[in-house]
Amino acid sequence: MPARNYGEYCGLAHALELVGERWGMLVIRELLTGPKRFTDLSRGLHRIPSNVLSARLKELEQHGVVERRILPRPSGSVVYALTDYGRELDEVLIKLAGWGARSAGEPREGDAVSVTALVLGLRGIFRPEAAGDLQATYELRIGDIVAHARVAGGELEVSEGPAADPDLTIEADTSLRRVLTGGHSDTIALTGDPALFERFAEIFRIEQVPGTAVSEEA
Amino acid sequence: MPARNYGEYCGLAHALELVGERWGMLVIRELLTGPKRFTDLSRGLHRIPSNVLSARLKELEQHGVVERRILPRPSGSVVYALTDYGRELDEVLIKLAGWGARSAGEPREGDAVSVTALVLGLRGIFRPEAAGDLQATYELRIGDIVAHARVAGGELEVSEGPAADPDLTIEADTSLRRVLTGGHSDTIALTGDPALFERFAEIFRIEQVPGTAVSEEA
DNA sequence: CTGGATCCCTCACGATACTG
DNA sequence: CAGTATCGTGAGGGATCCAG
Repeated sequence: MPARNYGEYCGLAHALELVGERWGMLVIRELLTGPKRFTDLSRGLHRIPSNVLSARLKELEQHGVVERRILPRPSGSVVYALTDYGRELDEVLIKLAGWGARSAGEPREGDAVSVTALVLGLRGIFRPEAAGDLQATYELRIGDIVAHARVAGGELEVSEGPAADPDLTIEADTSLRRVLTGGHSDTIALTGDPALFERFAEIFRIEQVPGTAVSEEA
Repeated sequence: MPARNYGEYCGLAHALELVGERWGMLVIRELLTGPKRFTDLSRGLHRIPSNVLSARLKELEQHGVVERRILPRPSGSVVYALTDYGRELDEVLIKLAGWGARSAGEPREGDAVSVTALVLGLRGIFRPEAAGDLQATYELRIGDIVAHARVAGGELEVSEGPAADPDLTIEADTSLRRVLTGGHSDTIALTGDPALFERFAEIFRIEQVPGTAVSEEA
């Protein structure tokens, strides 16, 4: 029982039938950083009902985007992973995340921020032309989530978890975004070479879309 | 009243709140080729209920993705157009369309194919590395829809409608896709330089994803 | 004829509870 | 831990109707 169908012979329509259902792309976002168990996915997408997660995983599996794997003994537990085909969505989701970040504004009451959101976000707003030949490793800590980014040769690599040997550790809350849009924050703690923070703010600068700052009601 | 919200502070989640509702991205697909009237949109997305189209347009407008314009006298009619911000989705939708095309298979009974779907599809599966320094203009006719593609300097430009001076006109049905995946069709009529068709099939080659040919039931 | 608004029905989603 | 079962609600689907 595949997704409802748009009645169009169109690559985009077909793509949306595969991954365009509600929560679909967010499940894929979680899996972009590696295989995850059902419970991990539940935690990463803390508002997703378990039956919806279950349904999405089944559909995505049927559509060849996600694979269900059973880990070798003794754990024997189940993990979900992207297929090669599913992993090809990486670039699309990064660009979409970058696009969305430009109009996101401040977090709303009760918004959660997950590691994978942070990882995808950084990749989405990365500006290679601003990185130049900088070579540095950043560790980011927002609340209790941790990720690290290595910039080198105009390329970026971001992963979950702490860095082995960071040049700069940035401990912040979501007001970090304000800095990236050209604003200011004084709740950010730096450990390491503080000069690297200015580079960070250039490399991950967000061009806020006008008129989309916070509220959306007319 | 914005779209339902995911409760996550994440660029991707926010993007999906803006354009991720059902039909949302397809409406944007229609507008990528220029401003359209309500009725044109209805025709391009022939299965969309008018109330849903109406709702999407309102939301997209509220979110700063689409603009509602009233044409100057004497027509005085209403058109919808992408904002600058909305137009930035171009690249994302092209990539997503290309991704979807790889697993699309043959059209189902009753599937429509619209001009904008063809335009986006061609752009999505374009392979610059296969174009080399070829310089050529193709005109495509599938059923009663017409588009043209100009390839030059490794770049591609596709538009609706006939070409002014095509080097090759390809008149086909949806079996054209079979050729692009390495198969064969004998319902394609060529007018112009037939040698250019081989180049066409390379430049727009589709790497079919295994196991996704036609059916999806296990 | 365009540009929608309205009504009703159905099913996907969302919340919660429960099981192997 | 890894999901399934149940059930209420509201968004989507389809048809029709109405104003400019």
